Amino acid sequence: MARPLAFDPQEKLHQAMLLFWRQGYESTSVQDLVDTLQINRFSLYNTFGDKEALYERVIRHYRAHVFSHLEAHLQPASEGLPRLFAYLDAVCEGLARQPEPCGCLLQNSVISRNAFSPPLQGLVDEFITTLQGHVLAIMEAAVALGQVNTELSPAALADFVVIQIQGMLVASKGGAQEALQNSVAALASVLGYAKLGLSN
Amino acid sequence: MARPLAFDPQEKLHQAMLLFWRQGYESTSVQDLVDTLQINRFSLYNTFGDKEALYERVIRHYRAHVFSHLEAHLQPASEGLPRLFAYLDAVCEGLARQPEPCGCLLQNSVISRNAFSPPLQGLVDEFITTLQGHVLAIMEAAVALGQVNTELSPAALADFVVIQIQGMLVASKGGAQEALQNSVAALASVLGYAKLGLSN
DNA sequence: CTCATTTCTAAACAAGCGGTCAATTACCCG
DNA sequence: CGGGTAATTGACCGCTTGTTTAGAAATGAG
Repeated sequence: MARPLAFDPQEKLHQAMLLFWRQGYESTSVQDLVDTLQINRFSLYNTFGDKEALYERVIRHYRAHVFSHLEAHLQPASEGLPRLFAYLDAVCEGLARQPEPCGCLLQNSVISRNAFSPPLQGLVDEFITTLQGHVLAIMEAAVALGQVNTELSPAALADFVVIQIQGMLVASKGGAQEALQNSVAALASVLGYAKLGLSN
Repeated sequence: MARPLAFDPQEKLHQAMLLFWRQGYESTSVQDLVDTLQINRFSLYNTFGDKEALYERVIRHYRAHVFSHLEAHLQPASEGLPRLFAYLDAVCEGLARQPEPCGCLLQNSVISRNAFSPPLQGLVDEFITTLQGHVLAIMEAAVALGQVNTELSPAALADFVVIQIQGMLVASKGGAQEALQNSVAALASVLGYAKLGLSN
């Protein structure tokens, strides 16, 4: 064979994710990546392709990261509203876990998507679609189980909750963790769902 | 005196706002501005200063634009919940009015704020603070008037609504106007506020 | 040991960036 | 009708961007 890699690509990918997360796509130069990942310019291109290709891999890495976190918190929950608030708590916890408040890499990407090529743009938009799918399924169950007394359709309720989540994703960028908790608590209250534990 | 300006600075400022709104700060080059505003590069610098100074003026212009729109819709409304939903409707209408769905220039700026100098960053963050102030005042009135029956504090309710609004601001970038309407309708429903007209 | 294969290193590339300049042009006032 | 003043013009600056190249270095197989 030949000379082996002097670094772990997966580790470097993770570091790249953290950098993009903190700085955004456009504010992160290739030089930044070279400095932070501590690998040579050429090695970067050789293993990940160009900047946008790297970003696509970063996005996929992040997505897997986030969704595994969400699903881990979803496991023991039941259907409908309990499931919804397990989901929302997982979102809160995921946003609170990061060292610096950078919001959600994917939601941030949606907003600065002008810079991306159509395929990458599609990948980014896919995230919102998936989110909508999750929430819609949950709200349909909640309505079917009679857990929420409203004249609204499950679709409208799902839109409501998805927009709420998107709001949380961007608000967390300001580091307003308490506002996130309040927001979820308020949603629980107005939906008539009594959460155990932390109520103000 | 001397030679007069061959263009209207206010008009050019407005055009610059539209461009920044559509493309974002970092994705908009000075060349883009020169091409779109149809004024010379040097004239641009001469009248507005450098790119960031121009962006600051754009932000101020946008803010005045938006707040005058909001206040115009707030005029005939009363206090508390009616005022809240007049506010939310104004937000919806403002977002729907734009030819392309670009979201909110200020909220977009909050997310890509890494690129700004501290003073401009402060100006951008100020927007969220103002929003919080508006909503908090409204919710305090609503609670005081007994329009909302919940065990939550006005502050927590305000966090809830502000995050909802932030979600609307970013969701509108995807062009999901119907989702915005649904979201507001759902909020009205769960708050027990009966809106006249468009329900579902 | 030798060679084929692959990574690494550092330098360089063209293109675009934000920002500036001297020279020119157009205007208003006296 | 000049003359002073300020806007305009288009070329130009140094720098950074993303990307590529040719050569040196390091590995495992025969």
